[in-house]
Amino acid sequence: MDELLRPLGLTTPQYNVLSAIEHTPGISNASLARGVFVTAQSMVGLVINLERTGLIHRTDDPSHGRVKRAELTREGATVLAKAHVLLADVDKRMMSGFSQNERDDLQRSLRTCVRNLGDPSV
Amino acid sequence: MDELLRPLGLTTPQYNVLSAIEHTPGISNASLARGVFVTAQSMVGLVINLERTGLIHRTDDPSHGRVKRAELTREGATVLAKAHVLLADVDKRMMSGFSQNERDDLQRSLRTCVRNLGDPSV
DNA sequence: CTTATTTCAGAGGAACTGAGATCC
DNA sequence: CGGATCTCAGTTACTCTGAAATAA
Repeated sequence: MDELLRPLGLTTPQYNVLSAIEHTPGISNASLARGVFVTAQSMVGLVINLERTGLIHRTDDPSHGRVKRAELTREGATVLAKAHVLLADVDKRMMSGFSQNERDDLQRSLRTCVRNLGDPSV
Repeated sequence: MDELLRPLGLTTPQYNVLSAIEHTPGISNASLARGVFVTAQSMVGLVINLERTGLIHRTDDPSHGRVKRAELTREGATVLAKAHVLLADVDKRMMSGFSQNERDDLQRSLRTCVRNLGDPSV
């Protein structure tokens, strides 16, 4: 992922953050941090970099004085779309030769692994 | 892995390097770098930290003037053994509920994935 | 001469702990 | 007051590129 994303100027953690914002526009810094299992302080650094490069912007939440809502900029959405395509190509290569049944079995097994490790959200 | 290894004073990259040295005692810096897909310059930093904390030591290779042979110290082997145990516990938790057939299928599928991505060594 | 190995120097992104301010 | 959120300050480990010295 690092190798593929570098030409786009993205790191793997940045890709994960952008994907989380895409999934939940207006997400708070604290929620982003919990979602990728880092501290809120670490997330601040990531978010600052993404704001500086213009891929996201943040606005004050009108109903919660302290919360900042993160959203993708036009450019952020464009870059993220390119990243998705690059990574999908790798997925396709990685899964070549698998039957549909084998794909399903693998996905189900991995999902069970993640649940066993304590994440109920998958 | 980060969370589990931190109490031992190890990072995940450091664990990987120690494991590689355990697997191939006397391995060179360049080989270590290739094995975990980082540059030789990055590996220098890792090795310096592991030497500083006394987990590895390096000696000149008698037959190749420029090569440095890395080996675990007594303490390095002890710490690594503890790390293996901690990580094995996680593996056990992650795989709970899997039948032997399901384990075998999962391992075979993942091995195929890695080969598909270009690593012939698995 | 070419290639491989090691290493220094400089840079950047990412993670942590500690501490504090703000808001509900 | 308690709990959640955001952020600053400082530190550390990791990784990169560029450059260079040494050895096979």
